[in-house]
Amino acid sequence: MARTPRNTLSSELIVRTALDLMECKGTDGFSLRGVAAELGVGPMALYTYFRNKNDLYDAVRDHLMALLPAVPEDAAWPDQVRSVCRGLRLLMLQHPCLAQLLAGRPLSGHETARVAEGLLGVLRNAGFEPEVAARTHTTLFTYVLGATSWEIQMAAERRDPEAWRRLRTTMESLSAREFPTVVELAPELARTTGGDEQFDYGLDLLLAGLRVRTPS
Amino acid sequence: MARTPRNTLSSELIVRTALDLMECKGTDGFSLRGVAAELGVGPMALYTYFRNKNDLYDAVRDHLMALLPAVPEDAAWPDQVRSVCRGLRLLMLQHPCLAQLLAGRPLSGHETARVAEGLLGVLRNAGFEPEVAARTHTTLFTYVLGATSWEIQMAAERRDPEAWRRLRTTMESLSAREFPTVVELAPELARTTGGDEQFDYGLDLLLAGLRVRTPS
DNA sequence: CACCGTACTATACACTGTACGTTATCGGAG
DNA sequence: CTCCGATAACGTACAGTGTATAGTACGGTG
Repeated sequence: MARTPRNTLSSELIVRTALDLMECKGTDGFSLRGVAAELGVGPMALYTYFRNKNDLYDAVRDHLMALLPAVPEDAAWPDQVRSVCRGLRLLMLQHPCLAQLLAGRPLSGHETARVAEGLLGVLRNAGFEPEVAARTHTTLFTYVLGATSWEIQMAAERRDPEAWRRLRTTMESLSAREFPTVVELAPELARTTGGDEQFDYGLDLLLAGLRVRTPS
Repeated sequence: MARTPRNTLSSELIVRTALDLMECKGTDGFSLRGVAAELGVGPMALYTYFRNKNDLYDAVRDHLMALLPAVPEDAAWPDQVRSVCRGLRLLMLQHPCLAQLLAGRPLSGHETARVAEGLLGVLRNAGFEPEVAARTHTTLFTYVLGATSWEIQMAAERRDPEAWRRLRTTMESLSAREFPTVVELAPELARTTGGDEQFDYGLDLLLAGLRVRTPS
């Protein structure tokens, strides 16, 4: 029966294969059976290493989070915050599946904690009280998550010609009498669905708001 | 064979049934077959009204967006912005499926455009240039989306005792030497995963940042 | 050598979305 | 009133999915 030898599998290997599959087939096209097939193994073999699909998702997420660089030591805190947020966005853009892995599951895992530690440390060192630091951390994280998820979603839509055409036509069919501002700003809206500038704009708004509350 | 009479179905009815099912079984437990069964009809009957599952999702999203109230006329623009953002969050909390419906698909549909028109109008009337208005709109929308999705996700996690217990234990098993700040702020972090205060904190940061750029 | 835990396999179930071809019903034309 | 064609709903089928359960062969240990 050409049974595969005994210790060919490992969590590491499975996670890497899963990640590869997600990147090339998209999070939707991803399946446990696909990973197993890629590894030349029955679907149930994976259950030796992961209790279910969600556990594998968590492992892949932590695997990706490990790629985030450490916070730069010698910089003013607003620049450190910017650096962390931009880093996370960049990683999400490089690995679009990360958006759904972050949004759909709670934060857990060693590397994920490392990232939180970095940002929280920056805020505490800047002099923010514990509660304000925590609130700010959540705000920044959810902003990055929302903005970048949206950006990725929009980019994907733009790549699918059918969906893109339908979107354009429905946009253009909007009554200029009923929705004058939307129609007027349609080009601007199309331009601001993503990109570095758009991301930094929102980030700078948050930082400007934070500056007002900066502790002495 | 007791075939169901001819015009018992309609887009309206299907959308309402789909929404009911999503609310009580969650977006994951939702299925076309479930909707069809609820209506006492074969699965394929729905395809007369919707080309596929995603089309039905879009219809449900627009159906929900129709529930958003209009922007209050007599108020300063920051309060108008607050009102729109809070309204959207509230709607997402009342209908948790809306989070995934907004995040996973592009914006389209009449009611969705209405909401965008409201917010964009406020910003334009406040004197913001077209590009700034568009950028601000995207920023606000993605903040609300990210913050509220996260809040919903966390609340769901807290409701599942098994998942919640596992989360607590992994949190507590984090080395205080390696992650001092995370461990120190664990209670604050747990408290700031959602709630009106947390949402308003981030929203006020954005508005404070905006005030700096307010046109004369 | 015998043994046992465990890494992997096989089979099976209850689902999913949806493509295809059929049939019965109803509104309108004659 | 009768008839007919469009079409709403049907049944069947397919290629998938995650995973529960039970079985099997291999590797390290006694």
